[in-house]
Amino acid sequence: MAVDFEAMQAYRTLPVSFYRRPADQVARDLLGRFVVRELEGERLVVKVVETEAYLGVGDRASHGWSGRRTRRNRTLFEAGGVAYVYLIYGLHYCLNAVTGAGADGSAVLLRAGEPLFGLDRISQNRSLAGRIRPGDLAGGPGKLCQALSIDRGHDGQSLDRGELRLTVGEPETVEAIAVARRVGVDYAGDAARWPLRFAIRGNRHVSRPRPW
DNA sequence: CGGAAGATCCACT
DNA sequence: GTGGATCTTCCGA
Repeated sequence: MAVDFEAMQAYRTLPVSFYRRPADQVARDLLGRFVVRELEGERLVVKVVETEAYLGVGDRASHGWSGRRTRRNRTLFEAGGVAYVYLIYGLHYCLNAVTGAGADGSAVLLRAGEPLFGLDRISQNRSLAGRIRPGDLAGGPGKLCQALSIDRGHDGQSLDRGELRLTVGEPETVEAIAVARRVGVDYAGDAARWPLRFAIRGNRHVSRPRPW
């Protein structure tokens, strides 16, 4: 089989400089990129179709709000380019890409993905069999982590190498991006209304409520 | 040391 | 649309 140069381009790893910018910019730019997970010799790939920016110290919805550092969120304050993974509701893991130059507590939550490769394994990880509807596999932050077998062990790992990477993929054009307020942060006052949720307009794997 | 909350998901009506 | 699951983490006393 001939070398697939087009695919190789799509699988080029994003450099850490990509993340060392404001979280809202990174959140937009992550749409269409690929999450590549090497799991026991198997390669699982999903396309990022939904993200949310969390601005850190000045953002009441952010785990980094007011600069509070704890054992759980300490990687949030590292320089951009590492994973921040936390457990929510005692049940579900959420994957973030830490952003900024460091110490500002900002990050981008990966809310949903469209599975491209490794469907069998992903379905297995999700404990689903047959009759799968769009969004069932990775259409939500908890589902995405379960689909790719991501847990707290990935917290702090670099995203430009290793078993969990983000690659160039197929970047979205600006006009295809839907913007909305973030999900599940009603407690955050004004910050709850900030337009920091981004999704690929019309993509069937985007979680509810739909931002378009 | 106790209490409460949480960047969610699923089943059920 | 609603409620329950489930448990780590954090904070205040």
